[in-house]
Amino acid sequence: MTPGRFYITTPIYYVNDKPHIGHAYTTILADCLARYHRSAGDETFFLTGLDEHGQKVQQAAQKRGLAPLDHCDDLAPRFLGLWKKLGIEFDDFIRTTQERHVAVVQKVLQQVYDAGDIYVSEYTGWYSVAEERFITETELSSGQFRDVKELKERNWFFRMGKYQQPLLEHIEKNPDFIRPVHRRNEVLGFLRQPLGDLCISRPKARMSWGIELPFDQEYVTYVWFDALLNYITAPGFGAEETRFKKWWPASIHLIGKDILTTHAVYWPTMLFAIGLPLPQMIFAHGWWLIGDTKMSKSLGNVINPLDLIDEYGVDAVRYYLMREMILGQDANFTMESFIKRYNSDLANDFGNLLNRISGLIGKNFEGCVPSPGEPTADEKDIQNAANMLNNKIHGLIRELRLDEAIEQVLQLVRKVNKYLEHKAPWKVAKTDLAYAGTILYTAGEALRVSTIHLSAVMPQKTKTVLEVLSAVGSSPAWGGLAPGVKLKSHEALFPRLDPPPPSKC
RNA sequence: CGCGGGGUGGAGCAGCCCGGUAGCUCGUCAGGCUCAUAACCUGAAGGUCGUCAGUUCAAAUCUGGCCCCCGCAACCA
Repeated sequence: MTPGRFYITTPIYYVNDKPHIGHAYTTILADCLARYHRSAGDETFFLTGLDEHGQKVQQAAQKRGLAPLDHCDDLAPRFLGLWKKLGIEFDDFIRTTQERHVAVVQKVLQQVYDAGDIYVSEYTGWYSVAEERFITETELSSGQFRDVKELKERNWFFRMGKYQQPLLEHIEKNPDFIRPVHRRNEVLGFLRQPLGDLCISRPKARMSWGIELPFDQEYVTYVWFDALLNYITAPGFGAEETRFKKWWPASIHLIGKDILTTHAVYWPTMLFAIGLPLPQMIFAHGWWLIGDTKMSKSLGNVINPLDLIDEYGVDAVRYYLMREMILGQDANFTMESFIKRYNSDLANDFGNLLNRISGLIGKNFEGCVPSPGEPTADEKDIQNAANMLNNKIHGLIRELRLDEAIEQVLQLVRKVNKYLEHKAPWKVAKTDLAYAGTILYTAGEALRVSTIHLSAVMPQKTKTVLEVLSAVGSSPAWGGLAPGVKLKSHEALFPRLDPPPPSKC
């Protein structure tokens, strides 16, 4: 990753999907990473947006009796509203129907066409008259489609196969290009077989809601040369060269594992054809499964995690999603695990630590942060742990190990709880108030450092803690807590939740 | 033999590359403390690390076979 500069993207989401947990997860993850990099001093550009062209949008609009663009204008605020609710701080929100994007798509198509990498040919496939679309071999064999016939259609193709070898070499030379490793291997396996060319057009007669090919007015371009190009439109390709050069190539394309091939094969070959450098990393995360199949059947309902925001707050939801998804694997969402995680990590460990410290300082020091005296081995131990955390987190964030980064912070939080238990400042205060002050300063400072490290994941609650400590905007380096400041009063940070009702059998 | 990933105490994961007392979180049981959100702390029970064989003084960790689970398998038109 280029030092000092961080450009992260999410996929652009298809507008006839209602926003769901998958969209939310990817976007929150990108938001957390962007926040970490911003606070580490990197210049950061975080892009997300919407994919608004294509047949399904056209059909959805038709159903509602709307023009396609009106349909999109109507749905876009749903996504924006959700992002606001989730505390997403993106730098740009792109919609593929925007003027700037249409201009880039046509410019690129013309350029690649002029270079000879786009040609006309015939596509042969199974066409379902009832569905008004071509279907796959798999769909065909499912037998669920009526009126299927073999059809030939004139279309435009991109010479993707031409770039197979360069792509293969690039992946082999750059171990971090596709991650996690098993996804990289998957793509390498895929590329060991011959790579064909890519159909990139649709005749307007059949599908008109798209960007017109600059060299054939009877056709619009289809998906790849539209949606994927958003990643270069937003930083200013073809329009603001200085800005574009500053940001491209992207540091990370964050994607779900379902769109690995399009991002790890189609997109890089397109970039080869355009003559642009490839993104530095494509990271494919796993999926959220909503409950165990058997369980949800017996429970008879499926919980939408987004409903939890209203009930438990955005920070708890962000925390859960980031902590519970183990890197590169699928994760299972259950109410039980949500409440468990909330209670043990947020209420018992983190929130309760704040209460202990502020309570003790309130009782023994009239609510003012005491000055630390000479540290003993125990204080130094806490301080070292806090300082080591800085480096650990830094490394883990580079690896996108957000779940592990969070766990490391919680290890410190637990360590501080242990420390308090062993030192018992409530006892020490009766005989040695100065040392009790040292203990409480140490604990409070460790809490402050922990809070700073959690602030990318939980922007709201951590801000509350930092306000209590009068340490908003302080650095993660040890010593940011100012002796003498009066602690602000506060409510329980994460009130403990009742355990979930026992599952029915 | 299509390619790839994985099988570690009740649950979820780490360790495996660089062999040598099996670690973490949750749960369970017992105790402690009482500053705190019935929280926190300590201790205990529970695993022959899928299976068989091999290499080695020594294997969860290296090698090979087998069983099971999961991803991917090109124009998703």
